[in-house]
Amino acid sequence: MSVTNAPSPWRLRAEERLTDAGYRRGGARTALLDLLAAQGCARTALEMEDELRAQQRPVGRASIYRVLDELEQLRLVQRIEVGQGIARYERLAPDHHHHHLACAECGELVPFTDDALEQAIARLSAKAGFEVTGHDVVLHGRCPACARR
Amino acid sequence: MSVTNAPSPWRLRAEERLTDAGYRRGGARTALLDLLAAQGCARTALEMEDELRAQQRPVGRASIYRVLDELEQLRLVQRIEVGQGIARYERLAPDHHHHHLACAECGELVPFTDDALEQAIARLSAKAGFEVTGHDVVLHGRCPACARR
DNA sequence: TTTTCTGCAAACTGTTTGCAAAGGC
DNA sequence: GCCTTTGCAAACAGTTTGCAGAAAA
Repeated sequence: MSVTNAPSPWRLRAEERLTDAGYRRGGARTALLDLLAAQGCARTALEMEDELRAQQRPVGRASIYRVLDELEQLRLVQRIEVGQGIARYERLAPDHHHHHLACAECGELVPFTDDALEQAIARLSAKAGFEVTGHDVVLHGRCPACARR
Repeated sequence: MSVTNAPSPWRLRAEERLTDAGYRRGGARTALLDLLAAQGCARTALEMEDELRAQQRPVGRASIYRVLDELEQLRLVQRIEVGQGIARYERLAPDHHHHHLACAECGELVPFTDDALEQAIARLSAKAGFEVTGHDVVLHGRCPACARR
């Protein structure tokens, strides 16, 4: 049985952009692209290392950081920080844009989207003196499970 | 000559809340409160250490982290992360609420406020399943100086 | 005089870097 | 065959922790 689904638009774009930028194909990079394409919400580099090892596709830690860094430069992934000083990464795609609710107690991360928010940010980005290339919003609080305790 | 201005409302509230929580007064805590009360925008713990040393009021690094942590618990300071994996802290007060534009190249941090943004977030916070206690927004990009290069 | 606060140094943890071997083109 | 990519181990940087002495109440 095959575990490979048809490559997602993000996955295809990633492959293309990497080639255009002069990168070669490598095992570590491919494994990470597969993981990122399938993953639902932002993960840490160390979580990815564990997942890849669990999938019998172990990738060196340094390679994970290096590849994530390249992908960030090429705007294929977004790096976010939700408060514990640990970087998290998720793919950057028009159909995947969202923000996060972060539980301060258990660390749970819940994605959400909101048009009014995006509009406010778009307006702001246009009038800011900066050349704005991205943004992120984090709502901090307690998830229902932790609030009940 | 005295360098001490009249204590700000934030400073007074901090003092009161610390006492209520059962904390004693100590040199390190006082020095940090003075610094935070005077500081314009979010700083890192290490920057604060340097500034305190420059002011001839050196404070141990561990104490800086410990005090900042207490102040965060008491909601007297807000901890933010703008992308380099380093925590920054600034006082939390109604008249000091703002968000940040962060330059990816030089690291410059520029504060801004926006009503439409706050309204969108307020609406979101109310309808989110979470008990939302705070939020932060970071616009990433390049500052005018770096964009010119 | 009791308890908290502080500073120092060591430990930790996530991230980065140097280098030699493996792998793509 | 040349040059990139990879993994390993060591180095790093920010943060946390243990502990003994100083300071507050």
